[in-house]
Amino acid sequence: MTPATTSIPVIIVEDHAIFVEGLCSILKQVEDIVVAGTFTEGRAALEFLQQQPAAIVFLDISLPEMSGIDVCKAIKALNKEIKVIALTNHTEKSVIIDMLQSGADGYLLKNTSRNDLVTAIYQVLNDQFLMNPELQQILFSPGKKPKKAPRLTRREQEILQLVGEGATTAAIARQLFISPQTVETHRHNLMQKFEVSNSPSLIKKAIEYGML
Amino acid sequence: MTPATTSIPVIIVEDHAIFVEGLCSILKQVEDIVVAGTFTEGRAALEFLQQQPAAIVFLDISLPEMSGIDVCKAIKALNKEIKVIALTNHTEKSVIIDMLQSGADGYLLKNTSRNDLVTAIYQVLNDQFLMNPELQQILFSPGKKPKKAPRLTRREQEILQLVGEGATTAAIARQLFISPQTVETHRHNLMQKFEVSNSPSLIKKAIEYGML
DNA sequence: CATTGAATGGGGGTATTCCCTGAATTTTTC
DNA sequence: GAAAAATTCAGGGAATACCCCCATTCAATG
Repeated sequence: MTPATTSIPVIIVEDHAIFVEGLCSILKQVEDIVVAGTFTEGRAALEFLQQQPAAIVFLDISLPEMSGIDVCKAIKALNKEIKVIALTNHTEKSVIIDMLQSGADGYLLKNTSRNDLVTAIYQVLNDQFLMNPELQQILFSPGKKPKKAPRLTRREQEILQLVGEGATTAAIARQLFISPQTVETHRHNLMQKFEVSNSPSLIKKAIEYGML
Repeated sequence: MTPATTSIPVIIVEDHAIFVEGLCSILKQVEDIVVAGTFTEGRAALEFLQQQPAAIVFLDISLPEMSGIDVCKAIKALNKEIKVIALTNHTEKSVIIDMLQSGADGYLLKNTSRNDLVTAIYQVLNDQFLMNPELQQILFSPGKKPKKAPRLTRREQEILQLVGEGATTAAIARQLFISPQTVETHRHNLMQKFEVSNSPSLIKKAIEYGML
């Protein structure tokens, strides 16, 4: 909407060389856009931004060392004016929410088309939030009750782990130097939290939630 | 467009537009290489190859409709001379093995550097097989005996499934119209086959083997 | 046709889990 | 410093799983 003649500095934080190449190649074809820098990890990008601000940051989430979510937080702490667009393959609801809560101005999947990508740039520059339609589906899915994984205490995680390894209550008690009754209490609480009524299904659910 | 006799025709099968762009951009900078076509799914690529062969196919595995593994098989069935390089993010041993058994001449991860990518091309053209070092680690992981999954009978699979769903022996017996003793026999045999001594670890192992 | 594997079933006994109610102590959090 | 959460422990009883032994039937396989 706002055809500015001034160039818009963009930086890319992404550790896949080929993907960076593609992104640059597309951005270079866009008027007003200039790629001011590319970085393979967050720390370097943050240092760069402290020297000279950019208008937009394209940010991957899976990065070596520092997570893209933390990088986003750091960027926003540095300068709220810098627009951050997450560009990643993560489609898990929790990841998306984490990213948006960290202040991201957009969330695109890596399979976004060239056109959508370019449109996205102008949208965020107009203070509009953007996201792939598929993601909105995931995020605001109606009937789907993802039933978030229960939050476990440290002790419960230990016991869960040991149950999964086939240890009996008595064996767990010996190993952790606590009474069998205590172990039973934890097992009982675990089953309640996972809404199951025996150990086999407890283990199954725990694995489904990626907790084993 | 008739390519020069020295030029090496390459095609790309990949559904991520940005990544395709990057790949093209890099390949264009390589002498002798010409990108003869890019496709977002396997079927179209196969049709193209029936018209005019390419020297190298860069092939993603996660594709709409047809899996990259099947595409690879089809390409090799069409013309064994066409070199196929898998270019993907999959690091699961099973996927890698599937791909190589399907005749792939190389397996690269998407985070491969530009240099490695270019070197790879000449390597496969010299009939050398190539793969990221990290992948060799995964594939020939140290001493780990994969311990093949036990072969289960139909009935055992049913009972395993039900145990995973939290059903008790009595409940399973009622559901399958057999005696509880029979169910116990099957459970016992299952535990023996999986080399475990109780149901929680039975479920865990079964899931590890992808049988639940 | 003999052998093997699969599925079925039994008896008896022990081990373990599961359920309920209740409570003391410590750690974390606000 | 009070409130909430986490960790610890107890007794007793019912349900379930686990472990031996064993046997019959049926279908496929050689």
